[in-house]
Amino acid sequence: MPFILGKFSFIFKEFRIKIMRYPFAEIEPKWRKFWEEKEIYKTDLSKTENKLYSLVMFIYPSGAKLHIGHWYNYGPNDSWARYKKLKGFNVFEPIGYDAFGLPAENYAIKTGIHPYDSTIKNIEDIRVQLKNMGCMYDWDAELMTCAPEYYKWNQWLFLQLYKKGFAYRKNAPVNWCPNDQTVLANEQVQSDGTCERCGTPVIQKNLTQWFFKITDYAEELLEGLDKINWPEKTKLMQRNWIGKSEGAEVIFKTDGRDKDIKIFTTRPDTLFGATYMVLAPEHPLVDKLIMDKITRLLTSKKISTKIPKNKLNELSSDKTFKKLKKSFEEIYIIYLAYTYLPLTKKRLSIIFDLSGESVRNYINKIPKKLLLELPPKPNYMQSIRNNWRELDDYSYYDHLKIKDKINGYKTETQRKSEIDRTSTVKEKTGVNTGAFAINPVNNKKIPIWIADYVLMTYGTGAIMAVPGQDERDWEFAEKFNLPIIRTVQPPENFDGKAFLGDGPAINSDFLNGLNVNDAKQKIINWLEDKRIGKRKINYRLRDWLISRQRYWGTPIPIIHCPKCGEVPVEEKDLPVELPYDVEFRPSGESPLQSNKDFINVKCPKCGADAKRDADTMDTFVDSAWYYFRYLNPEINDTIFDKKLADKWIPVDMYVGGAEHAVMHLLYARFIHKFLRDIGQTNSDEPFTNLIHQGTITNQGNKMSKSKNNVVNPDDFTDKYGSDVFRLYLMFMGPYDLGGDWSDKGIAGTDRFVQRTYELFNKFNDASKGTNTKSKYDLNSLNENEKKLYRKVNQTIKKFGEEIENFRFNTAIASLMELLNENKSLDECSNEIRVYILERFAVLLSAVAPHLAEECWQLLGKDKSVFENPVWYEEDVAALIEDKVNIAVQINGKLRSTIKLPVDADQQTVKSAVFSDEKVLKYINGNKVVKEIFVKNKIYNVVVSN
RNA sequence: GCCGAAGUGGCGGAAUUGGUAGACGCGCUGGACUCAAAAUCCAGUCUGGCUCACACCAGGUGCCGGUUCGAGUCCGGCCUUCGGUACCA
Repeated sequence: MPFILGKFSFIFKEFRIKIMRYPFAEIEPKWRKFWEEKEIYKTDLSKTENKLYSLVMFIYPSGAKLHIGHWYNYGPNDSWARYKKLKGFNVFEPIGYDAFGLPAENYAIKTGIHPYDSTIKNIEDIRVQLKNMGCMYDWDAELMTCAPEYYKWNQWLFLQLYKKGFAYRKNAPVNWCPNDQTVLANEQVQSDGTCERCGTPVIQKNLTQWFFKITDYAEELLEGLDKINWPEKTKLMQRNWIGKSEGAEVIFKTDGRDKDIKIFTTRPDTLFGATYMVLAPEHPLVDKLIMDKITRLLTSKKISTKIPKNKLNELSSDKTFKKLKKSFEEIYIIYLAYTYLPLTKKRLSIIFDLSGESVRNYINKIPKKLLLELPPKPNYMQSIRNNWRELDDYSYYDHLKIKDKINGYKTETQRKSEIDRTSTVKEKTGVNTGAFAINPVNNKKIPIWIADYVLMTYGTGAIMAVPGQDERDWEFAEKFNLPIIRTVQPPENFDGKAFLGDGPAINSDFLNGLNVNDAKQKIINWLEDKRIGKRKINYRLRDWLISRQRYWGTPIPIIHCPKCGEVPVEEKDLPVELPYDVEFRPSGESPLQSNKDFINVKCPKCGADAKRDADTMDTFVDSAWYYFRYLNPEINDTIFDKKLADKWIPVDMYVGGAEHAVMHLLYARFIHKFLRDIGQTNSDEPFTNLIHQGTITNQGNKMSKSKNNVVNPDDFTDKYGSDVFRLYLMFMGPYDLGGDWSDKGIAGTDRFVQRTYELFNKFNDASKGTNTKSKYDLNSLNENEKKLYRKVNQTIKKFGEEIENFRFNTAIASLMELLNENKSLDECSNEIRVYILERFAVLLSAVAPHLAEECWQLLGKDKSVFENPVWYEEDVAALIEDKVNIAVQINGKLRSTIKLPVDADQQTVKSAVFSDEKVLKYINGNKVVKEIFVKNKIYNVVVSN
């Protein structure tokens, strides 16, 4: 067993023990084997008293093995969990693999190795690494998301969402990566507009996509944050992401038309300052407003007034008219213009936007019989003729120009990525539509513009612009010479542009003098009275886009039938298995399209030839509920074991990277609440406590395979063993701060381990036949014993508090201090020595489990630490020292320290202070003005001359 | 731009409610052991001044100012770095 290094000349009996290094390569596997054989980490889930579910974010096997970041996540968290186990908790600590996703597929595209094969192989390698870490994982609970037994339940979940209307399809502009040939979520597009995974610039593309309706839970997701113990930073990020804002919806009438424009504003109090309106370029009203302008010039009077109301309704609802996709009014004008006016077909087609279709064809589709019943009256025709002349002179061309301009601007906007479009540094752009709206508070006409700074995806896609109180509007108004009216009085010294602060309302009629909040309330009530507006809450949160045009994911359990439309796969037919044979190289369409056996199915409803949905789900669906599944990954007739879940969920401690602060952690909360609402779970939130480990960088850069700067943990575990490596990672600094990787200090933790091992070797079998008491009377101990007895008890207290709060660096420092003091163990009785060593070993077992088990055994214990977890509570009496150092200050400056019995009263301290030479030097000749005494801490004398 | 976090020796980092700044570790310097090296052990290590030395004195926690007997910690104003976010009406 002794392990001899170096040359033969070192083989001396005495020397042997002294230089024997800690043989981690023998001892670590020995204990891992022991733990596994004794099934120490198999959690008895039926025992729920003192239950503790300790979870780490499962592994995303991205083609690479474990890196330092994984170790930094998992090692310290396991130490916390071990500490809890020692304290008597029934700890459940599972691990698994988030095995679907892009990296495996990208790897396949590059190498030709099938994602399934590479993932399975990779998991096998990772499992070996994980086992070598020596965490308390319950391997019976291991799961991987790419197994049909798992993703079947993603599909089940999808169907439940679908049934409730929470899964739906819509056509939406999405981020498209031309390189990966896939849709990206907003969160996957980096700030410079490139793809998170490959760095290619992202473009916009319209596709029909599946969404989960997370927005229905917006309010609850927001409120729930108050009930969970998460880092404030993370909660704030979620709050911002949800982006609740309170305000009002206000209806603006358009000038001379029936079209109303609905806007959302958080500042209804500034309505009097609305000097123009802006619509998002994609706003459906944009086209109508331009058309209206032209048709209005064609006919100065409303045609509808010429036609009896009942007739108009009848005609408008006629099927043939509906097919023509224009209003009856417009059709009638086209008909009249074509029939009675000398207009060329081309002109008409431009005016009425009949792209590609000749006007004659169009006219032919109009059921003349109906129209002929409504012959235009002569004077009406005259009015059209007059207007047409006017139109022909100038306006017609102007408006065609505007229409071109607007259409040009619209295409330009579509081409821009979301990032370009919303970049705040960019100068404002926009086009005047020539149409006007009426400000409802003062009936003033205000121009309607379109501009890309207004987004169709937020609010109503239209705003009232109040340049006086909004920076963006101010900037826009300045550029396009639009009027600016202040409606809040800025303070006198205000020299900025838009004023966003509070102040009395001005230029606002009945609101004048009110502060912002009061004005808001008053105007909202006014709007509600007049039925032209109402109180409204808006959220920034958008629905969760879950479809991916990718292979390596969960197939969406929907069949598209030409007759029945979308048909959900029946639950009994789940899982829809992901076929092995596909062409996963990018082709622009979903790879699953290439497997005809998969794609072609019979419609479950009518039996007709139908096609499966070829998209797969976002992997965030997999990770949104996996913590339920761990409790019983084998269960096959339900998504998870509800009985166990009701007792074990919520997760007590969840540890993972801050990069998941919004997406994963918000989606998981959403799915949890949904599962609750369909009766699957009884809790509101998935994770009670959350902690983020910091990021370990390499020379200031994030470690990544592409940068080729990944530090391999195996290099260190091979050289020092996994305990030393774990200790070092924990000792580096505050856990949530992370830091730049450097192996400079690892020698320090290695030395600590060596010296600890040496110490226990020196007192081999010390506990055999020795029984220690749980407490000793300090007076019965000699000076040296007393010192160590105090130290060990103080360490127990300190160490516990630090580990409890994930402050591993200071916890380990306290153990190092204890070890340093233990140099004088020789001068203790064996009983006290054992008392100290057994406590030291137990503390150590949380942070260096292999080593501690070995030390515990060396001490002569029969059962291993984790076989029979113990925790020694500190002896409170030993925490207090006999004597304390009291700092003596003169005018707040330290001048001396004096050692006095603990809790000495002011009189005692004072007399000591005033007999201290160093102090007297400063006091002599000066007047003592004041004396401040803090028990056991300081004595401060304030003097003046 | 906005939101958040952090700036402490040569380095990683410690410092209860404001109460002896620099715990613990690395590195470095000197010494012991050794033929020598490695390993290990012992001592020292914030900066400057003065001293043979012990001691002592002055300064010191990103910068400027304030509150206080006393500020790394609290307040006001900046600077830098790192995260998050990107016109959300």
